Amino acid sequence: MRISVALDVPLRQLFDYLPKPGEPVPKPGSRVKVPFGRRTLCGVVWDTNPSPNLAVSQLKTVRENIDEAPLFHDRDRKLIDFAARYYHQPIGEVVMAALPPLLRQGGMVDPTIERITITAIGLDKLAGDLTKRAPRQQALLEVLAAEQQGLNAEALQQRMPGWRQVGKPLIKQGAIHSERIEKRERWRLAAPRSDKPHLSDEQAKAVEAIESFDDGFRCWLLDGVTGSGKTEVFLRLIERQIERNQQTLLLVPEIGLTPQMVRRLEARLGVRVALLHSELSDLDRATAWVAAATGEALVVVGTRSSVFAPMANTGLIIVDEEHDPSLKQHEGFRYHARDLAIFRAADANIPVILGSATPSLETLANAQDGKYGHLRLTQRAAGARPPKVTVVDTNRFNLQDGLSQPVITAIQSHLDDGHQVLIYLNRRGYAPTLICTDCGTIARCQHCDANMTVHASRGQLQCHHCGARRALPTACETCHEPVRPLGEGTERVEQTLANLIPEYPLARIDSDTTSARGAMDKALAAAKSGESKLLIGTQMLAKGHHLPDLTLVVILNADQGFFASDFRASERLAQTIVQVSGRAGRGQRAGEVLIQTAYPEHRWLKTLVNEGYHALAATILQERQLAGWPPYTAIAVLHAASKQESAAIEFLNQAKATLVPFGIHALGPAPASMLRRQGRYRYQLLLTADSRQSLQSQLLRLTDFLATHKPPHHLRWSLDVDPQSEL
DNA sequence: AGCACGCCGACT
DNA sequence: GTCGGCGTGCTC
Repeated sequence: MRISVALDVPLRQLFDYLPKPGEPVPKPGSRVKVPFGRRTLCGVVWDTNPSPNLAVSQLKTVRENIDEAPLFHDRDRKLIDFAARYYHQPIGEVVMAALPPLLRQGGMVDPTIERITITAIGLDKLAGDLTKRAPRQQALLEVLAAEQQGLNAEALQQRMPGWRQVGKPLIKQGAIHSERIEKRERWRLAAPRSDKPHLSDEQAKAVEAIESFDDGFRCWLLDGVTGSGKTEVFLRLIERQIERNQQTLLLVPEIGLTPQMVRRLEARLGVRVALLHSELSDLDRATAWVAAATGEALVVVGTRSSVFAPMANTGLIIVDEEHDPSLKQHEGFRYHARDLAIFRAADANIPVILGSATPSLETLANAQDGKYGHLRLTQRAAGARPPKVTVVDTNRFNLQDGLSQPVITAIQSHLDDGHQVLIYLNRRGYAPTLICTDCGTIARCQHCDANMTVHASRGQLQCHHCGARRALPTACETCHEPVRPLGEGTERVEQTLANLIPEYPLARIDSDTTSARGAMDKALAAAKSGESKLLIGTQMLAKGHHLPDLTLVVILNADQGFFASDFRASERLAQTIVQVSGRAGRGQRAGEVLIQTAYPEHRWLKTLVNEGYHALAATILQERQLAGWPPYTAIAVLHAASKQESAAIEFLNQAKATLVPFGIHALGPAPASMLRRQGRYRYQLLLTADSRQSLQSQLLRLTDFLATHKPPHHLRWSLDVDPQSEL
């Protein structure tokens, strides 16, 4: 008898062990501690009785069985196996990505809780009045006497810090009693809200279509303009799952998950939501994860990695904002949560719903082919009108720190009318460049092929690609003449507007102002309450937040997106513009959107503004078909980075040579869009195939080759299947 | 990835 | 004389 164990090492294989004698053989999906080289690792049993590839004498023995019951069900392991195979990632690394951090190193979620109660002896003692001799004991007994069920140690600690000192003699005397009892989380709350909003015809049709489809797996695209009430459709479907006692998995983008949103869900659904995202404490995350696995939590809401959360009894999967780039991990294990969610739903034979106002072109193509059910919500909720979009040509106006006069006038007027204004600028810091007024030298990063960004408030130059920082120079480093910041970031726009329109409270929301825990929620709360009138922000402000007083959205330098070499640039730009615009006028008053650009005639922009997202999407899809890009081809990128430029190129050439050019095309090695980053030269090989199958078979050749012909240690390589950026 | 082993340069 | 630089090899 032997077992195969998945370990957190970058090796594409399982490791076989002999089970611990005298103990039951651990089941697949449960954790064990095993000797590995000179260390002891925590791993997950993946298989029992694998076909032997080593002699028994070469096997080591399991040190310790951790879990009695498996953490992963068979279906969960199937998903992980699929992900490891599809993305060509070592199985152990995929397993670890699926586990919450607390459980990775062998930790446990304690299912018990310490409960303190007062005994009959204690009550007698209390009656005897200890106020003079032992006032602290008296106080403790009084607190406990007031609680019929006793108190949890944690709650007691809050009421009476340091109670343990006082309690010790009382426990000895038998006056109070401490015991560990089974923790019983309340996953069902009070009755759900009954005052549900009335469904529009389109919403009702969408709910009806999904509910009446009774054939198990089906992928649905819920394609609804901002404010059309996609969330209400989700809520109705989740309610139905709760009635059936089945679980729902809801995947959301990183930034859309706010405590307010969770509270709203809980109040409406009458169940506690198991939350899974990285800002949570390790214990909270692991507790929610276990509640999902056992089936106690009927609604599981989480970011990307929760697509792996084991669930006992899933009835529905929803991917909200399915176009959002944060659903694809672009470092280490590069998986796409939306695509894995679809695999998962197919395997469990349940529906999966992809929601977006700006569906990804992959999803749109699938919907058009009839592979997905396509449900459209074209009307905004009662009363709300689509925003009026105007393009402001910066060539026709003098700019004041990047702001044109029409933009400034519009901001002033909307604020004077008592509304809120959002300025979107996807560039943090004060200015993207620092230039010498005399010789024109631009401050560069020493480790990357990139300019340093000016951060005026911190008096620093920062590289946004490797994190390098240095003090803001007062003079040019080469000719000692004065330097000046060139271009605008959020910090500069904030400063300019604070001077120009000082009478309204202003808030800048970007990763510099919201890095502290909870700062983001605070800023959002101030925005939602209407306390902040003028909001300046990056990406994070563009997503899903409902700001009822907001009537004007200004998009500064949309131009950035026009010149990226990436074939997804047009799609991304359109999604961003539409998503940001969607923040305007979600209340009763019609919204206004100003797009400030030096290229008002750009065809992407014209199509988007005049004909809308779906028209632009259709033309981009045609171009993709002609050019042989996804979704009409399957692509993967092999990245290589090394301090020695030639090593990276040489490595990719070797990799290229192992491929059989049959149904697949290799382009490169080509320098990455930023050749040097963090001191390493980066090259890439682009693989384009006419089908996923031919791509996969070649990738298998590639990884087999790399496993046997190990590249030099200093060379870092990675494989990105279905890459979303950096092409 | 760790963690060892191993073979060459400046130091208490 | 040794401490430690990081190249290379192995992990059931």
